Amino acid sequence: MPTPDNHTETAPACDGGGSAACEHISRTLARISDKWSMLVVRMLGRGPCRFNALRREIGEISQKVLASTLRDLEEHGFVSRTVTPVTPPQVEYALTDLGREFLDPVRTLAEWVMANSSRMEAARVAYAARRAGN
Amino acid sequence: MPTPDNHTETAPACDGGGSAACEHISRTLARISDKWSMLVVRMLGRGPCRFNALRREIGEISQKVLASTLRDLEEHGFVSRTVTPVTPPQVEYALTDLGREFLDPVRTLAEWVMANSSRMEAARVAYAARRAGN
DNA sequence: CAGTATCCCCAAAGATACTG
DNA sequence: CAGTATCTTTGGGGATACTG
Repeated sequence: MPTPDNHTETAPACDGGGSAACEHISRTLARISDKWSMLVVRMLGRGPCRFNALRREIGEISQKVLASTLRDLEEHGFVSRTVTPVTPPQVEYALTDLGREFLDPVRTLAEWVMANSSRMEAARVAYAARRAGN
Repeated sequence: MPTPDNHTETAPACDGGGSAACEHISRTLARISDKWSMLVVRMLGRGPCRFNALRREIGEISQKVLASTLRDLEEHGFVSRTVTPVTPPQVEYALTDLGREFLDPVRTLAEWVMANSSRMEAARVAYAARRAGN
C-alpha cells in the first residue's frame, strides 16, 4: 500500500466513499468474497454449527483453510465461537448480530447480481467474440 | 472445485441465494474486491480516463496489473474501452451503464461498512485481547 | 501511448501429520 | 472433536524489457 490513509480527503462519495473508505470497504469485501467465506456464512445462516459438521457440509475444504476462514470471520465480528469444555471438546460457530445484519446489504448486492447476471453474461460473450474476432 | 453445482437445491434464500447463486455472487464480489478494482472503478466514477492517466492517479500499480484489472472489468461489462486510432494511440476507459448501476448496491454495502466500522473494530480489538489473554 | 511478454517472488491454498 | 504445525504447491502481483 502506498501513501494510504488519505483521511483528510473530502470524500466526494461518487463511488461509495473516499479513498480511505475505499480501502476499508475493499478489505471488508475481500473478507466475504474469498473462496470460502460466503459459503461458510451461508451455512451458518441456517443455524449454529460445529467445526466438523461445517466441514462435512462444505465437503472439500481443508481443516486449515476452514479454521482460518472462521478465525477471520470471528476477528471481524461476523461469527461467534463458543467452546463447551466437555470430552470430546465441542465448539459451536454461529453468526453474530453483526454478521446477520451484514447479510442485509450483501443480500441487496446478491439480488442485483442475480437480476443482472444475463447482462453480465452478455458482456462476457461479447468480450470473447471481440477477442476471437480480432 | 469439487462436486459443486447443487442446482437441484431449493434455495432457502436465508443468505442471499442458493448455492449456485452463492458461487456466482462470490465471483462477482471477488471481481471488485481484489486489490485494485474498487480503486479503478472509483477513478472512473469521476469520468472517463486514459490508461496512463489512470496509472498516474493510482500511483503504484504496475502496467500489467492495471491492464488485467481493466480487462476483467471490461469482460464483466463494468467498463468500456474505446480506441481512437490516432498517433500516438489513445484509449479511453469509462464506466458502462451496468458499471454505474452496479455502484448502487456497492454503495449500500459501503454505507453499511462505514456505519458499522466501529463495531467491527471493537470486535477486532476484543479478538486480539482474547488471543493475547489466552 | 498503450499495451504484451517474461521472469521472479511471496503469500495463501492445500495435503498431511500430529496434539490437547 | 477441534484444531495447530509443517511442508509443498500455485498463481497473482510486481519489475523489467520490448512492440505497434
